[in-house]
Parts: sequence; C-alpha cells; structure tokens
Amino acid sequence: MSAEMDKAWKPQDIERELYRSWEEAGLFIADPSSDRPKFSIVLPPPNITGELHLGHAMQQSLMDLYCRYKRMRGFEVLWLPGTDHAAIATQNVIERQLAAEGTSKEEMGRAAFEKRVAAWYESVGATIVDQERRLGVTMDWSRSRFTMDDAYVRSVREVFVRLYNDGLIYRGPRIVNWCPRDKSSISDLEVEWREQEDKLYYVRYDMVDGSGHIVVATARPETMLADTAIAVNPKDDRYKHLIGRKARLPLVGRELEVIGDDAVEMEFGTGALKVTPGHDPMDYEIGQRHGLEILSCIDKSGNITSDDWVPDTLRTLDAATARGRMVAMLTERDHMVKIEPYVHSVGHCDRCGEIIEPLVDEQWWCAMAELRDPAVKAVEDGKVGFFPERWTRVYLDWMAGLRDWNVSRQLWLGHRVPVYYCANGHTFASVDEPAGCPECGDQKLRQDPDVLDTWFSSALWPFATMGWPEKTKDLEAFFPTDYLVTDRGIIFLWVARMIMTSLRFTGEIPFHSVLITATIQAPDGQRMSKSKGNGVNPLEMVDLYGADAVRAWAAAVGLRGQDVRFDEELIRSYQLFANKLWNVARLVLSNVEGVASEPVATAGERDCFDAWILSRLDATISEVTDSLERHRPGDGITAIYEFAWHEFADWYLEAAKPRFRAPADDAGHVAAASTALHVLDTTLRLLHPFMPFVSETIWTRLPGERRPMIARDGGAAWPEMAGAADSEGDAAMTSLFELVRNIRDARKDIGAGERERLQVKATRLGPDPSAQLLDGDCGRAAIGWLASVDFAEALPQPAARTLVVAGLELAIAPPVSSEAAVDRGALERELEAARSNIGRLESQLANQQFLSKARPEVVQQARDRLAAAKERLATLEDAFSRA
RNA sequence: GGGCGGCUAGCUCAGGGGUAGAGCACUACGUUGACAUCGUAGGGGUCGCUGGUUCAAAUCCAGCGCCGCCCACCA
Repeated sequence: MSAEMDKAWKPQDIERELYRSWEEAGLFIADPSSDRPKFSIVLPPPNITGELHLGHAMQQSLMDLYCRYKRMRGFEVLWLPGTDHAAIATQNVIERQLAAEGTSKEEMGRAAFEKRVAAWYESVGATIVDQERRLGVTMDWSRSRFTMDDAYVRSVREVFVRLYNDGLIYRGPRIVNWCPRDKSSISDLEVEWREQEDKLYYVRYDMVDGSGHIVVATARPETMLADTAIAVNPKDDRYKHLIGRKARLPLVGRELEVIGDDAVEMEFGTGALKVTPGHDPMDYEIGQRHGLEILSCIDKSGNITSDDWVPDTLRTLDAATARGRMVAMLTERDHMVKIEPYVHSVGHCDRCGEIIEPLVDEQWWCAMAELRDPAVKAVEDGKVGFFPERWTRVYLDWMAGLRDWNVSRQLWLGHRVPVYYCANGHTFASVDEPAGCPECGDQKLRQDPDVLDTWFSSALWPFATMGWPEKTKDLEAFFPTDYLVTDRGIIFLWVARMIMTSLRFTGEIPFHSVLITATIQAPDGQRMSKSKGNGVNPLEMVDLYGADAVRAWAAAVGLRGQDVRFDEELIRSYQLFANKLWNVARLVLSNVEGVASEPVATAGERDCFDAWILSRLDATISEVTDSLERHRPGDGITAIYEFAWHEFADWYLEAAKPRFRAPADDAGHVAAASTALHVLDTTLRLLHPFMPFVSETIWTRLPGERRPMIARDGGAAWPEMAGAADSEGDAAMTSLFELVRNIRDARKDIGAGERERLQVKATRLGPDPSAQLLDGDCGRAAIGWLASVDFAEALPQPAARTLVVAGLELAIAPPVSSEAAVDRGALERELEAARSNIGRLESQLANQQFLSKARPEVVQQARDRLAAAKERLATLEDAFSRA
C-alpha cells in the first residue's frame, strides 16, 4: 500500500485532476427535489473587472468549507456562482485600456464599445472561473449566473417597474454627486472622502444699503457665482440684525438676502455662510428650507458655465483655473479679506478618483423609507444575524439615517432604465419591450437613456439568480439562503439592499446569517491594492503551497473578527501540515493489512493509548463541530492540527510502533492498527471541508470501497462522538507524557548516550490513578519505549536521578559510561524558579483574605500546586547535589 | 465631530479574573525502516500608559496615548 505513496505530498500533481473528477461526477450539482434538508449560499458575484484577489480566495474558501461540511451532514447543498457586470467599474477599466491604446469610447462608437465589452466579459469571466476551480470550490456551475443574462435583466426590469408603479421610484431634479470624468452621477456610498490641504478664503460681501458688509468663509470661491443667499445662525448676536437685509455678490452684482438657518455653525469661519444651493449639498438643503433659487455655474464637464450673468473672463474655464482668476479678481477689488491654509475632506469618485462636483440634475430616485422598515425589523428580530455581532449595530445605524437612493447612471454600460416616452408626452415603465404607448398607442417610443446603478441589480442577486419572478423549484427549495459570506465594505452597498428588496419582492429574508470576513492587509499593514503593487495573487499561493494550504489559512484567519495581516509563512505551515498527514497515512497504511476499519470493540483489547486517542478524538470532533456552528472555523482547523500532529502523530503513533512491529495477527497489533485506522479516517473527515484535496487523496486509499468524500451516498459522513471521552484517563496520560519528558531531560543531564537503555525503578507513592497508569503494564511499556529505559526490581547502583510525577517515584540508574556534562547553570535557574514559585504559593496560602474569599476549588488548586512544586524542588535539589 | 476595532515573545496572532500561549524565526543535539516539508530539548514577554474595583487584573471599569476602519450637511 505504502509503496505507491511518494515520500512527500505533492498537491500540484494531484489537485487539478482530482477537481476534474469531482466535477465530472456532478457532485456539485444541487437537486431541488431531494428530500434532504437544504443548505444554500449564493456567491457574492465578483466584478468582472479583472482577476480575483486574495480576499475573494479567502471568502470562497470559507463558503466551500461550509458547503462541504453541510453535504457531509446530509444536506442537499446549492452553492450558486456567477459574476457581476459592474457597470461603472468595468467601463472605467475598459476606458483606461482604450486611452492606453490612444483611442476612446466616443471615438470608436457605441456598437464597437459594446463588442469590446462583451469580449472582455468573456475572457475575464473564464479567468475567474478557472481561478475558482483551482481553489477546489464546489460551486454548481450549471447554475452560474451573470447579472446581464437575459433572465436576470428581466428580473431587474420587473423590480424597477413594480417600484415605479408603486411610486417608490421617481424622477426629479435634486442635488447629486456628479463625476465630471465619468459624466455620471454616483450615489452617496460611492463617494470616497479624502483629506486634502486647501485654502479657506474670506470674502467680503457689501450690504446693498451701504450699511456695512458681511464676510463669509469658503473653500470654493468659484461656486460663489451661483450664490443665492447668505446664511447666518439666527442665534448669532453678531449677525441676527442683518437677517432679511440684502448683500451684493461681488463680481456678479446679484442681490443676496441674508437668511437665518440653524445649520450654520457660529464657530466656523466668520459664522456667515454663502449659500450655493446648486453646488453644495448642505446649501441645497438650506435652499429647500427657504425656497431659494437654484443656479448653476459649473457644468457637467466641471467647467464654468457661459450664462450671461457669469463674467466674460470666467466663462467656460475649468473650475481650478476659474478659482485662481476669481481670487485675483476679488483681491484686486479688495473683496478678499484673508486666505488661510485649510485641511478638509473632499469627495472623490471611488472608481476613477476624480473630484466630485455636487450639482443639481434630473435623476431617478428610489424612496427608501418603505423598503427600509421591514429590513430593520428583520435584523432587530434576529431573523438575519450578523457575525461578528457588532456589525448589527453598524447596519441598524446606517439604516436609521437612510436617504433616497440615486439609482440612475449616465453610462454606456448597464441595465437600461425601462421607462419609455411617447411622442404625445406619456411616460410609462414596462418589463417587456413595448410595442406602443399604452395610453395613446403611439409607436414612436423613446427609452430613457440612463442605466441603473450596478448595485440596483446586485440587490436582487439571491432571488433573481434562482429565477424570480417565476415560481421556480430552486426558489422553493433553496430560498431563503443560509449564509452570506462577504466583506464589511459592502454591508450598506449590497447586504442592506438585498435584505430590503428581498423582503419586498419575496416576502422573505434573503439569508439567515451574514458572515463578515476579515480584510486582508499587506505584510506592512497597508491596504492591499493594485496601485501600491503590494497585492498578493492567490493563484501564486496555490501554485507554491497547494490549494489546501491556502484554504486552511483562510479558515484559520478569515472569521476571527479581526483584520488579517498577510503572512505567507502561515500558509506554508499548512502545506507542511498536509505533508505531515500524508506521512502519518503512510505509516498507518503500512500496518493495517487485513485490519477492520473500526476500532477494536472491547475495552479489554485496547491499551491505554488506544483509549486515550479515542477520547481525544471525541474531544476533537466536538471542538471542530462546535467551531463551525459558532462560525469560528479557525478554532476548528487549529484543533485538527493540534490533534493530528501533536497527539496522534507525536504520541499515539510513536507509542504504537512496538505493537505495529508485532506480527499482524497479534492482538496488540490488531488493536493498534484498527484504532489508528479509525482515528485517521475520522481525522480526514474532520479535515475534509478545510483541506479537501489531501484528505480525499488519502481517504480513497484507506481499505475498503471509497467514493469521493462529498458524494451524497457512500461518501464520508461527518463524524459523531463515540462516547469515548475520559477526562480522568486523559489526565493520567498527560502525566505519562510529562514523565517521559522528564526522563528524556534527566538522561541528558546525567550524560546517558542517545540509545543507551537505562534501568529504572518505580515506586508508587499513593493511590493516585495516574500512578496506577504510569506503573501499569501499558504505562511501563510506553515509558520504556519512548524514554529508552528498562524497569527493574532494584537498581544495581544508587540512582543518578529520582523523578516524582503524579504519585510515582522513578529512580534512574546512572549510565554505564557517565560523562555527565550537567549544565549546573540551567539547574540553578530551575531551582530558583521552583523556589520563587513555592514562595508565591505559600504567601498566597498564608493570606487570610484569600483563604476566606476565594472559591474553595481555587484554594485547593493552590494547595495542590504547592505540593507539586515541593516535589519538583526536591527532585531538582537531588539532581543538583549529584551534579 | 461621532462610532467601532487593535495595541500580548523578534514576527504574525490566540487567550480573556486565579502561576503568560501557539505557529514561524532563533539555539543545541539527532539522518533508529511515516515524515529533515522531520524529531527531541531549550532560550525569549513588567500582556500600550495611568488610575480604580477585587483576596486576586493581561483579563472588569474609567481616563489617556498611538495605529486602523466606518459614519457625518463645519462652508
């Protein structure tokens, strides 16, 4: 059996082929008519803007972990994949490519641009799917969706039309975030605020009646051309007498009324604010409250308008140039009072980085209040839970301040707004391409030119991908979904909106739990980004360490609730773990010929190690299962790692070697082999969701017929506890390990040769169950083997060292050729540590307050520790006196 | 301006009232037939600072200091 197993685990040779075999067997395809309980996840569709990054790899690993786990627990699992057209992001990527090629979308025209986009979607989509396969994810490829698929487009239109007909979507002029580069509005959430060094300009506006002046502070003097009022706080004694009077706008001459509004901060600047409703969101609201006229002095390209009230010398200038010229003009005319350095936040387009120009424009809006309320309640009632829980508060706080959503974009890419205008002035929304106006029958229809915010279509993802509004089998079987695994960065942009649309259109929540994953930082603690060049390609990691290692790393760190600093060594450590397991399997498999895969039935045939490892296996099953249910898979992979390496391999298998070497029909051999086989089998099951490739590769080599682990029938079931837990026995074994370590340590001290067998004499000091184990047959055999000692009735010479562990005294005979090179320094350090330990415990136990107030078991614990410490000290002093 | 995280061994991080933990790195020894992608042993931390509560604080409370993220209509 082992002959065909290489000495090392080589994931690169195996993973692709193994994945192909899973896929060809149709193991990922969900059956909606299955009578099993259902479990479903929809993949957050990656933007088709480029390759996947490490964050995607981590999230997908976590999703796959849960899908595989649920399959093993008997669920019918649907994991639905797909991609998002990402209108504005994709348009930006392609426009950048075109610019690099010396052309532009305007130059090539709409048709050619669309062809170019289609080609891009195809090639990038294929790359993404290939990356996903390399990770070993069990997505149901037969159900893959793209947000621009015909059926999906129809769902989007359906939602839009219903909201439109319900009056929740409306068109109107309001202030929007305008990106002069993309020539489109964007929503509040897509504005990225960056701190910037600027100037604050203090400008004097003279009162019309010649009674003085008022000085305002502004960071954007170029917008003053469109001022339509001056505002002061009505409580401000400096200014309240001016309210209702008029000031004259410099350079333009317009008369501006001084108004009182609470929004004006008295402490800022001079306490007087120039009001420009056409180019500032706060001013816009002030304008709304006071019925101010809205003027625009900056157009959609970011240039000064050529309205006739704009001074000739400023018309059509770009805003930055205009600002410079205006500052000069104001200074020249003695209107500039002073200029101060000023640091403030400026809104930028999160896609292209351009500075946002707030301006008033006709756009489509979605009223949120009615959509919001049920979505708030669903989370408050715990129907949708966030993990870590603290994100619940973040969600609710944001929802509380929700404002209407600008859903239209002026892009070339995306879902067209399904609103039509006929020549007779009728307007209507339609799911299907309409043949004529429903009111007048006019056939010369014009469709609204705008497209929808990408997030409008993403908001429907969980149900639109399953065929909504049709009543499909998939919807019935797999919706609502179970987990949504995503990044905290899109809780508002996406998660909240899915909850809102889902409740409105399906009457159900879209998912039960939102698992917020870690954000991965570069090794230097900075944000990973393409522009900084500090990103890590997940495929490179897969090539280097194997998909299993990347996945185990993701499980270890992805749901800790903290951000993760990327640490390649951690990934590597899981590759080493896979290799360790591989070699564990080689050892076990070379000893299990003809052995049953179940542990030997009767306790009588098990030795103390068999019982112990089965007890520890039970504890591990419990820990791993629990970790997954608590959404803490990091605890699970750690538990498996600890168990498999440091308990099963380091102690159990080492101790089992003598029994393995006995003849195959020896009872001890059979007990050890069957126990080892059972433990290995179970460990592989526990590991499979985390590291599917190595676990399955080994599992299929175990004796017996083995189908793929995730197969519905005949695959590997998730392990159940076997009632083998025995905490007293475990404690005794821990003492045994401690004794072995102490003997090894002592051997070095007393100068014993590496392989020299030393004689020892054991004396039981009391009825301690640990002492019984240590001095029993199993204990003696194990200690003898692991520490290279032989038990004797009496020692030929006085003991070179006496150890006391858990009620057993062990005297060790001196080695034959004792070249003791005892490190007295080390002994002294230990003596000192032991004495200070005793001192600390004694003073604690002398403290009446402690004795009377601390819990009794804590006091007892201290007493036990003191006794043990004294034993230890005696041993050390004994050693020291001989050294 | 408000909120949320973080600050524990050289590095990356667990833990969370009762003697400080892991992995990696480091030191010494070791190629005995699972594995040198390994084994055995070892060194290394006043748990950001200051107070408070408690018999007992890295852990709870308050304040402060950095670092990061999110939200916000101070122009």
